[in-house]
Amino acid sequence: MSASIHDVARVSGVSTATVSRALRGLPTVSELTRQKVLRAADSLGYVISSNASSLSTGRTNAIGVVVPAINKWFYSSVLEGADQILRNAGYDLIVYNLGGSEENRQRVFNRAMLRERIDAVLILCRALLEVEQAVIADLHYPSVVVGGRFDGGISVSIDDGDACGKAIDYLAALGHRRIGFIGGQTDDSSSFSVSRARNEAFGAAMAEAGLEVDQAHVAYSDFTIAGGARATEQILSDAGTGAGSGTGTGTGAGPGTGLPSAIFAACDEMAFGAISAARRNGLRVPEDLSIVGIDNHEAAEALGLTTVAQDPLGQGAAAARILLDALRGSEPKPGWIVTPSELVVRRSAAPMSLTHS
Amino acid sequence: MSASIHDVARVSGVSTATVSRALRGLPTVSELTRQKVLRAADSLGYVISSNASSLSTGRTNAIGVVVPAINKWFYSSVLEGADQILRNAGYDLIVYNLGGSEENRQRVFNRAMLRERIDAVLILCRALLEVEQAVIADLHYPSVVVGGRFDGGISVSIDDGDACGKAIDYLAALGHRRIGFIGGQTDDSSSFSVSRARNEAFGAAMAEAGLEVDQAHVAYSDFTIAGGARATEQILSDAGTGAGSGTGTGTGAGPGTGLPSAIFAACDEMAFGAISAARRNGLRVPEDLSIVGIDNHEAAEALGLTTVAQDPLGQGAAAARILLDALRGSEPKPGWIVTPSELVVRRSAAPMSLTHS
DNA sequence: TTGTACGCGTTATCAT
DNA sequence: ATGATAACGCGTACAA
Repeated sequence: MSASIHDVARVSGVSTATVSRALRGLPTVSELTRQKVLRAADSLGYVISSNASSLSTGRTNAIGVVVPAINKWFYSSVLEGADQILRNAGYDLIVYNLGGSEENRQRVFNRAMLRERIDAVLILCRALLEVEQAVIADLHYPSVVVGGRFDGGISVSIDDGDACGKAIDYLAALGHRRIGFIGGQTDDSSSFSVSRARNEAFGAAMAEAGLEVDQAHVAYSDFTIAGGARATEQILSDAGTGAGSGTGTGTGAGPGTGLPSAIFAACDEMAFGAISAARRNGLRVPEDLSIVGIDNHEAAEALGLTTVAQDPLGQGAAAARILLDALRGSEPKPGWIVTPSELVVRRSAAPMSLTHS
Repeated sequence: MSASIHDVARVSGVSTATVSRALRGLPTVSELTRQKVLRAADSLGYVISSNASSLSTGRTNAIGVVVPAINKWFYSSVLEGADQILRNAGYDLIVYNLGGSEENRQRVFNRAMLRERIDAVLILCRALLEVEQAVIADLHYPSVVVGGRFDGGISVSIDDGDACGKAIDYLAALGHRRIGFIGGQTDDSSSFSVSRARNEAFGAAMAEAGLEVDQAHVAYSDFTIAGGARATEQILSDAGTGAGSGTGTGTGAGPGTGLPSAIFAACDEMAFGAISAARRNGLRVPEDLSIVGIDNHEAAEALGLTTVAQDPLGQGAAAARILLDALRGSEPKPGWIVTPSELVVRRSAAPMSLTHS
């Protein structure tokens, strides 16, 4: 179809070996012939066949990225951050979308990732099954996990415990005592799970703040806007005696103990859903219900959401740099790279004294 | 490094040709030997080398996707929609991120896309330079453009004129006459440009509604939250005599004619920024300023944004299907495939009579 | 139904 | 500084 290295060789009057050298900028080519070759290649519209090149060198100049979904703010942001670095280093990005179905997830882990199409892999995950962790460990090329702490290899993420602590401490300082929580369902077959990490971190932070957790104020769903709305509705209907302004009966445990005065969401998307749900139930935010999230999603500012910010772009870039280093021969040590998180105060959480007095 | 087809052949006691046939499910293999081969492949952990395979067949089983940025709601949604279809058809996705710099943009169009790494390409774009359109036309494999009307080939998008009309008609029906607009800057070197299409569509829709456009109520920036905020600030400071409730002096043209009673944003991200900016200027939405967007971004509901919805997931899927058809041999005709848009009424726009009377 | 042998387009080795 | 040639791992005539 298109021109091959032989065509270029013929037109420029040298051997294919010389063409290859000239095009790759190797020093063992005279300036004159290099010019000839470049001109010929240009006039023929020649572009190297990455397949043939890969077959010969063993390198693909491509990096795989495993993502649970592309159209989620966190994942797409990490992707963007990683891509900026990798692109500049001359690598293409191949996206392996786990996309819901278990079947596809298996295909990615058992075949796609091993087809010799990539030189390294970035794994962007909220949870990893044991088998998947084993696959990663057996990979014969570098890998980095982004989004949570993964003790089996190199990982990049915020410290969930720390981030949750910041949110709870803030709410506690505002005077809230009945703090609810909406988080992700934890899949027991995953030993690696951000949902679980944050769920546990919530409990720990509450304990540290000297606050009791009312199970009627806790609900789980998935890390989406709709999920956050569902979980919030559940708390409002389970705990409240109806839609009111939260004139609960006390702070004791058990159902029907009144509404929480604040809800901490395990991610901003869930917090968005919580805001919608609160409004639908006639609750004003923050007058009747304070809400705090994690992420600092791009839409958080417009919504006035108080949240614990993290920097996915930076995490993607950091992970990409580690991969590049590894590809250059350094043998990075397994370990957890903690990236910073920071409380961003906006309008969705208010002092208890001003509102629930 | 890892097992090759020769290893499988040796272990299963047949030739490499038979292994190849068995693994691809060709009918000319006895069931017995197929089983032998599959077992051997399995025990060796054999996975086909996509490079060698591609080199031999000429097909890569990968599809390129050109995107201006990954971490934007619209683009990542189209990506997700396309990926679902392509993945099921056995194709990998290679992402070519144009990512800001002009230099990188050129690299993608002049080299990356031509490296024989992909069988077809999906081009996701808001604007295309003439040279880029030429590159696409010369491609020796199928291509589809998503996001705007591209007369040089096959494209999938909403009808911008129609979508803008729906927004303006709605605002007009609400009684608004001083309707402002925030849109994207138009790059004159692109004959293909969504920004321009929407900017022009705004003017046309206003004319059709019998409304005059006050240039002091129009501002351009980029399609981001920050861009929307900037553009809105500009209108508020240019047109208003200060931050007030819009007790302007009339509907005539010229600067300083008072604030618009409504702003139409060319995309939801800009609308988000407009909401923030309005709030910062002491304007309530919708009491003092009605706002309508285009997209139905995932966060639009939580914000109560009235908007003209489009379905990027569906657009990505539609484009992917066209590509698959083309790869199967059909010769799709160039043309514009219009996908539906629909007004979604929420709380960010209110009747003029209730608010500005 | 199965095996042999060549070709795909590069790179790397070894000469020259 | 350059050329000839053998890999790289697979698909596929063609032959058996």
